[in-house]
Amino acid sequence: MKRKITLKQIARELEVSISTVSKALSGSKEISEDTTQKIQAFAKLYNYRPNNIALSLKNRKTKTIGILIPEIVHHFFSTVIFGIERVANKRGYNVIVGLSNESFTKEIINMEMLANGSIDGFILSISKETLLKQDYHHFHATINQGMPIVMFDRVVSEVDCDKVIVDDFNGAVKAVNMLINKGCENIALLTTMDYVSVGRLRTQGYLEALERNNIEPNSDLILKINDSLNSADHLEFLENEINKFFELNPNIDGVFAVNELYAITAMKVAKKIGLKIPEDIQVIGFTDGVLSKHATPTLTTVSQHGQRIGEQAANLLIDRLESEDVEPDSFIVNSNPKSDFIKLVIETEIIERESTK
Amino acid sequence: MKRKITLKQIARELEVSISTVSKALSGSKEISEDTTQKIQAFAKLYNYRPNNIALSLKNRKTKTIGILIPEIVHHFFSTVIFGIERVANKRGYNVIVGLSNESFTKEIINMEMLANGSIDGFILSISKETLLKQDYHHFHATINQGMPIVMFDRVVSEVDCDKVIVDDFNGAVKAVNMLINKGCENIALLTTMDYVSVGRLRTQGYLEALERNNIEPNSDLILKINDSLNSADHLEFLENEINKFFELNPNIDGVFAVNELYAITAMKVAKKIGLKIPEDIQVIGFTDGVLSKHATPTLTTVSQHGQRIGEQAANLLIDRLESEDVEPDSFIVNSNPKSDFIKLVIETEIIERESTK
DNA sequence: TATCAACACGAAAACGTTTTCGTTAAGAAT
DNA sequence: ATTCTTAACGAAAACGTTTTCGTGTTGATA
Repeated sequence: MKRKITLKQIARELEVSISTVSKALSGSKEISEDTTQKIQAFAKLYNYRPNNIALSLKNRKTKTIGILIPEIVHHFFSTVIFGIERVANKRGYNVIVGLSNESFTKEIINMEMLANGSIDGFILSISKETLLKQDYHHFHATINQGMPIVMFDRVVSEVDCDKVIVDDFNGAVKAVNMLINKGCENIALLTTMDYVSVGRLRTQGYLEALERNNIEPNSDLILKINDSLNSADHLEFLENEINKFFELNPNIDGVFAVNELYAITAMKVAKKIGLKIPEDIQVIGFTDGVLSKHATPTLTTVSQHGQRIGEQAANLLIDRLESEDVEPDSFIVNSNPKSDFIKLVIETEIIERESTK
Repeated sequence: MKRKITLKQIARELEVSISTVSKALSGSKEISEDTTQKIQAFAKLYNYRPNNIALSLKNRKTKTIGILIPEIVHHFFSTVIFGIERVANKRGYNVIVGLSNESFTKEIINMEMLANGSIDGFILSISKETLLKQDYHHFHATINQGMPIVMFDRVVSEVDCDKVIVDDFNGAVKAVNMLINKGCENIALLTTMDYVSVGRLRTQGYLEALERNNIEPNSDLILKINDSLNSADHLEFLENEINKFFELNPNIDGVFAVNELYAITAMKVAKKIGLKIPEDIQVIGFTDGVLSKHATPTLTTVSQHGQRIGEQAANLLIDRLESEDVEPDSFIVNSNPKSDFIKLVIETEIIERESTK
């Protein structure tokens, strides 16, 4: 039950000063070979490791980055975290995660907890409630305090910071295009209420693809689903909605869904009412998660490359953190005050499986 | 771009001492009402928040707990993290996560990074490689340094610490019992190589249930699958294995799988070779994840309550952390040196869905 | 008028580092 | 014999807190 050993204890034990110990351990040539060897041996014996907290306080940087996401029990966010952790670890950083649970208040509380010295910068995706309220003062506040933020996936133009986003628009265009090329003539869109930007963009992509192919969009074929209730009975509600939708529009021969769950559920409903996939109806979903790979039939999806998003976001943040070290030296004060920020667009990729011909 | 304000700055600005500011902000009655008001107003105006790192250094505790898990892109672990984060947050703690990726070395590296002052205690699940090597020195080392560990799910009797485990054995017994009660006479077991304790326990539960019902176990009906390759082609391999297995044993009318993926794949293969679920063959899987809820037919599963596991683990750890504060005062030195540790067993629950009658 | 308590505040240590700037002694140079 | 390097080390500040222990002033008491 021995506590971790400190420089002071080594110093006392070896009857030298703390400074000597510190220098010896870092291999400074200010210290004679004899004492250096003695100190290093002693330190190794007692498995000395510098205390991170003390280092953080001294260096005014913690070498850890804060992740703030709406939920963690979610395949996409898990993969993003995985990507972040990968490069963070490789570059000597730790990650500390906070969950907003889609709540505005929890988002703020979490940011305040972490912003008080615990981390060097944020990687985050905005909660739904915040997007609804359109209140971004907490982001501005932390940025103003000199703490960089990188946003991913759910971003917002009102905040000036680095961003990594999925090319939702073109992803949707590609998907719907594929359905058209595979012979679909009446393509339905399963989407959400569009206060979340990604949903809106995917909807726009759907419309754009139709227009490029000179197909008149038919509002009957667009089903906007209220996703505010995220509970267990949501699933039943969803099935009913889609069921009604399919019965009202028997001519549908293609479905583009803005997320995996909607796509899977559409397939389930379609099978239930006797439609064959992909013969009678083809389905493509956004987001390539576990469900898509294991559904029957397996689902053709638009992959967002969550891991790559995480990796890029982490690189962006760390690059900025480590360039800041030099900034005070530089003469360029506020050159390009805004356009300085990078917006990375990660291309989507269509993964063809059995739900399309 | 103003940095966060500190006590020192407030003190200088208001021409008082740092101690006065500190006391005023904590509402000490040592300070006159006048100055207290003035200082608090100023602090509020500049949005003063004490620096967490400095507090950590002073108090020798960080109020953050380290989570170390084999992988994060995994429904079960996500739910556990969710549970941990929930109670951690409620009790004023942050969580910092490390991933071992099932690697012994990464597990050690991560532990060393975090153990040097960054966290107050660990919640972890052991990596497969560590379980294979049976080398637990790093756990012993951190515990010896006075840092408590709570293990969950993948635990090991060689390490003395608090543990939270799933009742794998009884969960399996319950599942197989249910299959028997629902009329299955030839129940197959789909399991892994058994160096991971949970797999072994589930296998034992399967055997126990058979014995209790006076059914002679048939080794032909047990398929041990090599899960060392976790890559993309693993899925195809899995399907082939199960396919061969089913063709060799056409009498199988029930399947108990030790994880969700095996169960889902078994259903897929069964359907492919023309078996009706649950009429011809009933299936139960361990682990209640997303796949189970959305498969067709939906899968009856043994739920492990990942969230509850996380919550209990977090409570256990925090309880221990906060009781340690008092320990030095207590006269009971090393009373019950070993049996002091708690082993919580979380009961499983069978969630009946369409894959059983 | 000398003593005393109460009040209001400041100085300093401590947490564990790193780093700058002395300081001492020995030997070389003048 | 005096000055000057150089080698080898120590003292102290700094990061931002909290807390213990003074200390000076005031008004009341003896």
